[in-house]
Amino acid sequence: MKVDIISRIKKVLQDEGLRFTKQRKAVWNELENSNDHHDADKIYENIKLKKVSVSRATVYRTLDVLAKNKFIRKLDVGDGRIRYEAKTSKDHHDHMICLDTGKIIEFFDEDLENLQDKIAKKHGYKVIRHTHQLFVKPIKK
Amino acid sequence: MKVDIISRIKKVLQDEGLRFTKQRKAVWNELENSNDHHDADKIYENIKLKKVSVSRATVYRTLDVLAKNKFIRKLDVGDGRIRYEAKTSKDHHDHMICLDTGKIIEFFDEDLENLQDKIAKKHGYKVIRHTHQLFVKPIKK
DNA sequence: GTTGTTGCAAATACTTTGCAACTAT
DNA sequence: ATAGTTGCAAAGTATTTGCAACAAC
Repeated sequence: MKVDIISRIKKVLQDEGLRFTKQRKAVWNELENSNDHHDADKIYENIKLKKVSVSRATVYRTLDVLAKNKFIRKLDVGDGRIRYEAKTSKDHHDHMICLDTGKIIEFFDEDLENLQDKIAKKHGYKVIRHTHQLFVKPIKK
Repeated sequence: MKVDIISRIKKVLQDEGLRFTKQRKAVWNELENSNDHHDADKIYENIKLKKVSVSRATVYRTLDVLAKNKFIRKLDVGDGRIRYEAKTSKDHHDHMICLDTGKIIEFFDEDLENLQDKIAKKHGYKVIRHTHQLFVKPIKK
């Protein structure tokens, strides 16, 4: 399966006249092989650790290319650093951020999605995209 | 009513050993008298226009003081600039941002709030706060 | 007079960009 | 050869901070 998505990316980029260089592949790998939501700098550091040559500029540019082509998703938690996540099979979801640990939990709720559409419609709009983040704390036993 | 909230602010700040200076009052006025959601720079510019002396530093510091004391709310739309809104009588609400015009519409939905709590609970968490933004487009007739 | 506040300019943090060297096709 | 890509360093943007002068109590 991993091979598949890599070739899909390669193809999509090539169709746009773009190349899937080792730097771009490295950025993608960081995102694909991690369940965490890293920021650009973390991704940069991780690639460096693997002795692949990159610059921050390239990381940012690559994240942009991947996001524009919908292979990754940006996550703005509101603390100044944008996190990224690979879009693999699992599709749309929102995030719950634990205020104690910083852990990011993904969730999806059909009713919630429908309710949003309903609310927007009531105001004469349709929802194009949304961000929904719950800042939470564990329920103590 | 306006007098009331101003004295409340004054009191709360004084209880903390802080002062409600003309700069701070000016910042508050900008927020209170506007239904729009301005960013720090806009607020700074508007105060300047009224020939009150301020600096950006003071605006930022004041916004911080007011936010910490819950008189205003920060709004992170994800475009790099943080917007602010006064908390007047109308309490919690979320935002709908029109992608065509940039207009920010406030909304509140009880069911939505409950649903969020339910979802968090299912994961063993309780919601402390949340951000929920719908990026929308008008339904064309 | 003590403590908080202001404004300036410099610093910060994250991200973007210009450009010359480089690389894939 | 041509067109895309990289890395560097510089620039950009929004915000924060150190500090000396100033204002409020």
